[in-house]
Amino acid sequence: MSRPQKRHRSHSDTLINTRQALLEAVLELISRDKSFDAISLREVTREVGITPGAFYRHFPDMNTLGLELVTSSFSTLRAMLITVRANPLPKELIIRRSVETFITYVRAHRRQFQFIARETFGGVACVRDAINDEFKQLEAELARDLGRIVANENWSEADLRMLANLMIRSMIQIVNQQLMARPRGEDDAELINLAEKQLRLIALGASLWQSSESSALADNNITGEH
Amino acid sequence: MSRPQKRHRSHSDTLINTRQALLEAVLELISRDKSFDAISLREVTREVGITPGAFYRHFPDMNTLGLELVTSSFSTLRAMLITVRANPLPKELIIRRSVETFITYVRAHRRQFQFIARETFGGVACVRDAINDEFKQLEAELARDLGRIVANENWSEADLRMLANLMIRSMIQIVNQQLMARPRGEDDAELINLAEKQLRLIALGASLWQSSESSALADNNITGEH
DNA sequence: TGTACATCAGTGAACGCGCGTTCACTGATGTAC
DNA sequence: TGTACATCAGTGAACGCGCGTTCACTGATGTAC
Repeated sequence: MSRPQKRHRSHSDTLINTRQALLEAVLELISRDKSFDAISLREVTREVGITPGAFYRHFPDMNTLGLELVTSSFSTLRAMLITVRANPLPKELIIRRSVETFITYVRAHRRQFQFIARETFGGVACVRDAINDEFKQLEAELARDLGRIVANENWSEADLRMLANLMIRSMIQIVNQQLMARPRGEDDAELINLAEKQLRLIALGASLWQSSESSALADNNITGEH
Repeated sequence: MSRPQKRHRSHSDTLINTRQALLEAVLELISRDKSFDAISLREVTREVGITPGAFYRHFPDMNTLGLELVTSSFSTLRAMLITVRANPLPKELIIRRSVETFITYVRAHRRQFQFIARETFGGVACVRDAINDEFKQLEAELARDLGRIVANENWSEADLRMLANLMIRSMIQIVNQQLMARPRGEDDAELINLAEKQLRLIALGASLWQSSESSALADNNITGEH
């Protein structure tokens, strides 16, 4: 009954499927503890089940494939942020619910987030730069959103970007720590709690930020002798 | 005058020098945009100027060398933290001065921090795990320090670890972003300011943390409509 | 001080292997008539 | 509906190359006498 599958499928079908399969093969190899840097073209085609030469029907080289992975991974991340923004929530729940949505999304797209985690500071300059640009853009968008929320207070552009950077990178850090950890018992609930606490502490700091422009208040409780 | 250097030096001299040179060769290759994963034993020996076989006089394999780089990089980081703690400062200056010391240290040990940045979520599991353990340890130490500072307030162990995690990872994130960026005009002053602001905002949030255990206050200013 | 010997970092040749890239080809599919 | 042809994803063989590891060796150094 189960015969060996045909090798020559419809042109457009093959193009779409194999191309996608190549992209996914790289994500798969990343999730099996390899740097993008250290993944060979032959490994990727072997994973997909085509000969090495066929790779060039879809991408001119591995770097081009890597850049496409950056784009698709970040459009996943953006889709998530749109989901978060689209559901306005009572303000006492917004942090909790946003973090929950985020963690759920990460679970569903684990390998894409692993790719971003590994290659944000990875060894391939063009991929690293592309990821960095995407993060910069996300931070600019969040800074704009935050600016609208605190429009009446006088936050500077630079401070809004600083806050957006802190929020996004903290959340990504928590996710990365968990994605890269040795398989341990840690479950989502613990992760959500940690992320929520950090974000809440940052929001708390932000709510007092302007009143402490002289920067003395901040030292008061955490570094003072009492 | 300048004759080709002797190939066979004193046993102990050679051992110390070549071993160190191998470690430094890897840092050098990392700083030239390679993942540890993608650095070959032959590249390393070529960089040092010995034959590939000679590598085995010093390390059984590349992973063992990598683990030693983790240990030495973190002892650099620890030395820095001891410097920070050894110089007690007036509380309104402690954040500023600590950040300045940190950034200066990073400049002086640029390649070690690049190694940590690249391999924290890199493709070699044993190196990644070793780095993660070192970070966990640093966070535990900082949590203990913070616990002493806020001894009179009732911070939970978990919250202290959460705060230490946020502080250390934020500082490392900022440094990583700068170490990995395309060579741009960014200078230290800008970097120090960003790090100082984020740390100050976190400290500000921490100073109010306990009073907001019901978690309503945090949302007030940053997400409320006013 | 002089000599014989042990140590051991480094040599250089060799091995089999997987790599990226090329190229003439095959054969299923879609299309024009 | 049937036939001839163009398209093009994938084949498989070939290439030169750098890889990790092994091994018998060399020769400078330190030490015992």
